[in-house]
Amino acid sequence: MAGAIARSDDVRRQNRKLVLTALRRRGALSRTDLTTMTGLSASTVSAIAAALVSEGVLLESRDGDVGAARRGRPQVTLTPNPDIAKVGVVNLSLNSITVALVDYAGGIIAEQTTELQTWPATGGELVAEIGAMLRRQLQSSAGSGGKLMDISMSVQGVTDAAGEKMLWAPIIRERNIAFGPALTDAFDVPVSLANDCTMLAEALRWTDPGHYGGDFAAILLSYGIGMGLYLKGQPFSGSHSSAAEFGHMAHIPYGALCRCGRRGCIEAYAGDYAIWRNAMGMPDTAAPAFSIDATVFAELAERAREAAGVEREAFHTAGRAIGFGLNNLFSLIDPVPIAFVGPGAKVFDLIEPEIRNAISGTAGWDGAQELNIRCYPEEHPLILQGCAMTSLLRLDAEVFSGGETRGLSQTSAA
Amino acid sequence: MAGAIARSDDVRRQNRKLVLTALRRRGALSRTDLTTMTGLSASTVSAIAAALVSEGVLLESRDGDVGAARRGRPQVTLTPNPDIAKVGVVNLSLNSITVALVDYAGGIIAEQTTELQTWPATGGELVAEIGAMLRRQLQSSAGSGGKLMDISMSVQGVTDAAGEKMLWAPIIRERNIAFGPALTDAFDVPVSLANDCTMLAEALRWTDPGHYGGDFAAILLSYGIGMGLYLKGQPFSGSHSSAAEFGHMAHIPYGALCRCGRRGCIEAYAGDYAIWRNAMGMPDTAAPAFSIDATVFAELAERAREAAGVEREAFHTAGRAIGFGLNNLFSLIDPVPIAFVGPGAKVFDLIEPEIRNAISGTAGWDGAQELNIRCYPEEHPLILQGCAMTSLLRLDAEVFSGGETRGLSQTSAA
DNA sequence: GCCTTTTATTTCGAGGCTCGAAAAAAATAG
DNA sequence: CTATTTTTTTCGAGCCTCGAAATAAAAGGC
Repeated sequence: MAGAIARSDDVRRQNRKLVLTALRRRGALSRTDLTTMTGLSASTVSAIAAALVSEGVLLESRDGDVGAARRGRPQVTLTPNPDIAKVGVVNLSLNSITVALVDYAGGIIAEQTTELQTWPATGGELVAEIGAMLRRQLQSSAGSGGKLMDISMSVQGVTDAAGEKMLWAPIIRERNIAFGPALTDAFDVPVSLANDCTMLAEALRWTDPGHYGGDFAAILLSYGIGMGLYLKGQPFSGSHSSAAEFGHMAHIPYGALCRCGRRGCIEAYAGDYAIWRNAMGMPDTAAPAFSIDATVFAELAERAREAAGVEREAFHTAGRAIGFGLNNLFSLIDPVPIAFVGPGAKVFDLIEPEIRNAISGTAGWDGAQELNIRCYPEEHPLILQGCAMTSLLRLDAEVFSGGETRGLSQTSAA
Repeated sequence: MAGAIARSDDVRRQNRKLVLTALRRRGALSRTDLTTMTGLSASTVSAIAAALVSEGVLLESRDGDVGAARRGRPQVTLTPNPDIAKVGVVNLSLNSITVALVDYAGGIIAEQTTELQTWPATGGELVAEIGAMLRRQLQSSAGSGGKLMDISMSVQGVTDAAGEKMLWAPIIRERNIAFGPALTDAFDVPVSLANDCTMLAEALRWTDPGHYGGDFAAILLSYGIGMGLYLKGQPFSGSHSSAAEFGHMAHIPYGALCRCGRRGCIEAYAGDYAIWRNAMGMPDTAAPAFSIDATVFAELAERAREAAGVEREAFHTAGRAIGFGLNNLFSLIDPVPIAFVGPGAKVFDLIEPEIRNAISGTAGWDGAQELNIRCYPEEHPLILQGCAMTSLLRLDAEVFSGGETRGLSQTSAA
């Protein structure tokens, strides 16, 4: 019975959201630009803009472009008011926590990374550290700008579908850590917790909407193998968890030992520890190494590039696993553009041939599809950007589209 | 950047849709029932109902329940007017075409099945036959009821995402048959073409919304292995094709020969031809048999049940392939309820142990998930019902609600 | 310097929609 | 025949958006 009843309010909300979304994408637009971009009438844009300006969500800047002195009344440029709100951004990766503060216009106010051992840490310790970092940033920027209004946190692990708990992560011993509620308690703002690959995908979609506008997958080849999936422009998540566990699809039944404890997962062939294990000539049932040093991994790649041998073979094995995984993925959701992100993207040349080999013959039923892959070696900036966009878009869509300043009842918050 | 702008119209459309949907689910409701079910105010329901009655979409029946002579003004029951429209239903399976005519209230006006050789048939011949069958049914029911307003057709094969063309099917040599446009030309109504498994899923969702309301998969174990997938209450399809080709996920890299020409697909182990091939002791690279007789297949099952041997082993192999496929599926979309439909559901006892075996250890990250499978041996009634519901719901949502719904639905694209 | 042209934005009334309150309708109970 | 109960409709208020007209603010032309 999926059906929300529609009121006059909803119309206004939807159209305000339209205006705010257009403005966020372009940064600065006049009312006239907004009418053409949104399709709304000039009068409606005028009314909405007036309300948003009076609420302090948008700023008017009268000067406009200096060079373009055209005839007629000059346009007034509207921009998001950076000082109306701040959002917090948190990323938890292997042995590091990054926290940043971003203003409503998307400007970075503060950013800091702390190194610590994540595996033995408890959820409480991590929350405390994150809280301390964020509080420090808030204090040193206390004079300027608005209140903290939203937090987005990403973790290298599996989260629940509600965006509250981290169910499991390869980087921490403890399970079921409720980061969301804990941070909400501490800062009294909405918190959304997500898998880092989802944030990766969000960032890519934001930076290149033309290419990543509809269906696509961002695959993080790093300490583990994760995936962020967008379908029809919406982030995909399962009914219980963040799902999209590309790395733990079965490649070879009863095959190599994976860090998750099962056998034959793609990650058990294509994860950094798996490549290392194979390159060392160890049996594929050997216990996965906890962490592979970046320089060690780079040396492996160098030797693989120089001459044929176990190293090259290990990368080929990885490519084959990924290729078959993509094959399976494409069987289910059709071929989509793929973004490889992280350290694995730096060795794409070594794995690409076997990926293509494994995937040839899939090609979709209309035959016209071809493999579409792009590589992005640096994952951390993208993850942070994805978190920031998640929070900002949430503010746009759910807070500033809702007309808080009016005194009407706010009972219908579902 | 598909920003849907919202107008006052869209509110009305959304709420009319709400009323029609509630009515279709329950068959007959008073205005009072509708206010409680939809959450709309009594005045709004009154206005919408009055409009729908005056348009002839709904019928008022004053009598009501005979036994329940309660105090107060009696409720007037509203029902869909069967005579406001008819929809056509077409199913194309191996060597058979079924065509039916359904009225707006869901009553079956006519139904007919024609046997013919599908493999050598051309698209043109099939369209001609379907057209003739449907035209005959329309003529013999010409006196009563409304015009034909929509057609839903399902095929045992891959369709495009737009619901117009059949890209490929194992039952027909010809490819890229544009059934949709052809039938639209012939009958001048919208036609939606879909994979039969999608229709299966639609029917299941309709008959048991409690169990199949959110995410679930209907898997057809028959001449091939197909899947219809619902995610968050919406039918899933890929960007180009109907996708969800469960049967053609890779089970064993470079493994058994599949009818699709590739190797190692799940279907190449679990399709009826694969089970037969294994039970006969043939090499798994032997060319797939075109069709397996139902009685032959039943005998195989009987022998497998009686004693251990190649037959039983063949079913176990099938179960293992399906189990690993589900495992992969669940890695991507979380564990969901599964419905097995068709002949394979009759031998579920033979394949179940290996399915459970292959899947154990998946269990989701919160550990609480368990395998949830139901079986439905007869696929054809479900497929027809799914087609009928597809057309009727389309009429409800897009025609009798007053045109295309634009904004306001929960899906926001950017 | 003043009037015209051009472009941007606001104002105003019309029309649509939902909602709450009150009225009307249609039955039973006494 | 009147009171009570329940269902449904009517009516006015409040929000929206939209189109047309009015207003605002610049450059151009003479």
